[in-house]
Parts: sequence; C-alpha cells; structure tokens
Amino acid sequence: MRVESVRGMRDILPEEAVLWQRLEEGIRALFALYGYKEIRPPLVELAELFARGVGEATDIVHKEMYVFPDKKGQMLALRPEATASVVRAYIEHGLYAKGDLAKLYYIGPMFRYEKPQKGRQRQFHQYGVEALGSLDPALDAEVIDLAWHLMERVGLAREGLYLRLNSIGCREDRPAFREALRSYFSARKAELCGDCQRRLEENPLRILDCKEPQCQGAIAEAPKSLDYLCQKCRAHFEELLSFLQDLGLAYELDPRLVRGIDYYTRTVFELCSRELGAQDALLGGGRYDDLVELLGGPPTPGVGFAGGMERLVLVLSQHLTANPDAPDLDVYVVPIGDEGRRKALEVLARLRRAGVAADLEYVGRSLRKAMSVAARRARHALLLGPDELAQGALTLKDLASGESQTLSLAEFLADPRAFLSPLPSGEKGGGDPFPRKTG
RNA sequence: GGGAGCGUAGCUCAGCCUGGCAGAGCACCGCGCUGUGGACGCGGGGGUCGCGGGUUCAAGUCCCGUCGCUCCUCCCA
Repeated sequence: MRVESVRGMRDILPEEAVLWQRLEEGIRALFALYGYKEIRPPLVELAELFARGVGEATDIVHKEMYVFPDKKGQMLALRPEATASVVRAYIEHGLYAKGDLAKLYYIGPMFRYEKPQKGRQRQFHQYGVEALGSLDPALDAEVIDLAWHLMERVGLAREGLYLRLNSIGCREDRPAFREALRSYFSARKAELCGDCQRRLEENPLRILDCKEPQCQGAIAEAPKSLDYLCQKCRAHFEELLSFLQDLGLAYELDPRLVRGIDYYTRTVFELCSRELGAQDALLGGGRYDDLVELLGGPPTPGVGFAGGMERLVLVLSQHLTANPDAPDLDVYVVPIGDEGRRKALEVLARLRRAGVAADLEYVGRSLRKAMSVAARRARHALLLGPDELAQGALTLKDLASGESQTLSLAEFLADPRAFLSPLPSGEKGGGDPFPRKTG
C-alpha cells in the first residue's frame, strides 16, 4: 500500500515554496527594522509548559495539543503556539538580566489537532513577535503598528483590513469582571448553549466569543470588560488609543474580543481580512503581563502577536500574477554524443563556481527536445558536441535573440559571465511584495 | 465534535442521473525536421476510476462502510 501524508500535514511544493521564501524574507526584514531579533525555540516542550502558560482549560491545550510520553515517561508536547516557549527561553537563559527590553521574533511550524480545512492545517506555521520588559502602552501601539505595516508590505490594502481591539484588564480587575459576568449569565442561563453553561463555571469570559445564535442575545447586553478596568488599566488603554490615532491606525472596539488563551491581560487585538471567509483573522495578540512570573521568572510584562503563514500565503497568492515558467537558469548545457556528455559535467562545475546558474540535459532527450527545454528553463543554451570539442570550442546560443556563436572553451570558462547577457529586469513573479535588494 | 459537497491519467476535468470496450484538453515521449527552441501535423506511452465490501451475467456508474480533500459550523493564526 502506498504511504501518503498524514491528515492535516501537507507538502509545500517548489512552486509555492518560492512564495513562502519571499514572505519569510520580508517578514524577517521588517521585524529587524523594528529591532526584533530571531529566537528559535524547539518544537517539542514539556506538556506542562503549555498547560500552565496557555491554560489547562483552553481548547488549544485540552482538545488540540499533540501530547505523548518519551521513553522515560515524561509527557511532552508538540508546541501549539510559541509564546510560552519564548517566555520559557527568556527565563531559562536569564535574558531579563540584561536589564533591557527583549524584542524577539520567531517563524516556524506549530501543531494543533484540529479538523483540517483551507487555511487551517494540523501542522501550520506562525510568525510572531514578543516584547518583554515594558508596560509602556507605546509598545502596544508599536506592536500593532508592526502588524499593520507587515500586512501593507505584503500588499494588502488598508481598506481590506480591520483591527479589533479590547482591553480585558489586569489580574486585579479580573475577579470583579468575572463575577459580574457570572451573575449576569447565571440569571440568563436558560438562554445559553450547552458549552456556555459549562463555561459559566470554568471561564465565563469565554462565553463572550461564543458564536451560537442562541447565546447572542445574552452576550449583546453582557457586562463589558472596559467598564471593570482599574485606574491604571483604563489609563493604559486610553493612552494606547491615542497612540493609535497618532499613527493613523483605525480600530474597532470590540467588547466581545477575549481570545482563546488564558495568559492575556489588558490589551487584546486581532487584525482581520475581509477577503477571507470563516478564518478571517490574519494575526492576533495582546499583552501578557503575568506570564513570565507564572512560568517561574521575575515579574515582567510582555506584549506580542502571532500570525498564520498559511492565511498570508492564501491572501497573497490572490494578489500575485506570478509567472512560474520564467527561466531560472543562466545556462542549460546540451551535450551531443558521448564526447559532449563526458565533457559536460566538468564545464558545469566550472560554470557554477563562476556563479553561473547552470544545469545539464540529464534525461537524454533529442537535441530538438533538449533545445526546447533549454528555452523554457534558461537564457542560454550551451552546446557541446564532436564539432566543438574537435577545436576546443563550444556553441553558445542566446535563447531570447536566437543568435549563436562559437567560442573558445578556455576563454569562455575563464570568465563565463562576460559572455552571458544580463538578467532582464523585473523578470520573475510580477508584483513582488518584497522587492529584493539589488547588488 | 456537528452538517454538506467532491475523490476518474502528472494537471484540469467529462463519463455516473438511465450499469454494457475508461475518455478529452494540457503536459510528457517519438516522427515529419539525422547537430539547434516555443508553431503546426501525425503517432505513442501512461489508470489498482481513493480504499474495502455488497447488489448484478456485468459496477467508474447503484448500495453500505471507510479514508482523504473542500466548504459551513466550531476553534483559532
């Protein structure tokens, strides 16, 4: 029986991988522009890290996490998200001891056992930033600005995006708000769906983003977290709003936005696309001022976001008019006969060491066919046959102009680039959202 | 977790309703054109019809199950 890929795990084939490479390059460049440095935590952690950090009662941990024992019986987990890992590393390596703000970013695979659908795989990829060590609302604003900036760089128009924003307060405010929700929803318990009746005990905040139609009436009139903020949290949030105004970033206050991870405090936000269907959130994040302490570090505030690569690729590919057939080689070597075939590999090796992208007709097609492949893949065809080799020469054909010339093999190999026509500008994958540096 | 649709050549799909030789276009290979590319013409190779079972003289087609994909719901990135 044929072995196939596991459900929810998919291959990114070369054609699509080009898009991923460009996205990753662009994301790294932009994060660097804001002073973030890459961190690469492992994909496997103790399961306990996520149970404590993300929250035992969250769907992510108790329903969707890949958990397994290693040979010593330790419970391990494939990371379902990266913030907990980044914070663990921050504590473990004493990054706080440097007495500075730590600005870290990551890009990599995450794992959640969910029902796969478009834009949602079981192995998926997230990029994200974490800024640890400051309570300044300007930092919240910077993180949100970075999120917007990234989407614009990727080529998404501002009009197609919207920012949902809320503040859910600090741990001092939370008990009062939670109590208010509990007593409010208890009175209307009969209206709630089964899940929400359970959430009433476990975590009444989660009722707020329930999508069940029957719950909507009760949710609409529910207490709002903004009304339960302490003085400091209110001031923090108001300052954030004014910073966003200064930056010209529009937001929609959404009292129902609470997000599905327990570590959030104060600011929570999502940046969404109007071009996506059910999975419209491109990235989400917020503040987590208690997480470092919760995981055994010194009290340290933090703020960050995470975004899904798959969804970005999805939106981005709708905006691209890529030409996958554009030649990617400088030279395609076409040997003729046995002599040519024997000389070809050596010529290839010399070309590549001179920085010329080159490949060889390995399949043994007819000359006519090989020339046709050459025209598709390269800008030059290099013919090596008995006629050429007899006089220590080669035939170089410019496939755009159709002109060919006979050159001395030794002269050509001494500086092959001098004989090759330069790359035409704007050659590949039109509409590149992340223009490469030239030179 | 719940609901719906779809799995046929490398790719896009027709054929299924109404059971009777497994097809088209693109791609690939050869020839026309013996050492020179995109066009054109002619020819060719390719398929456990997702998988398993059932009904039938006969199943790609009908029935049941199963796996996968897509969409909605849910969850979220």
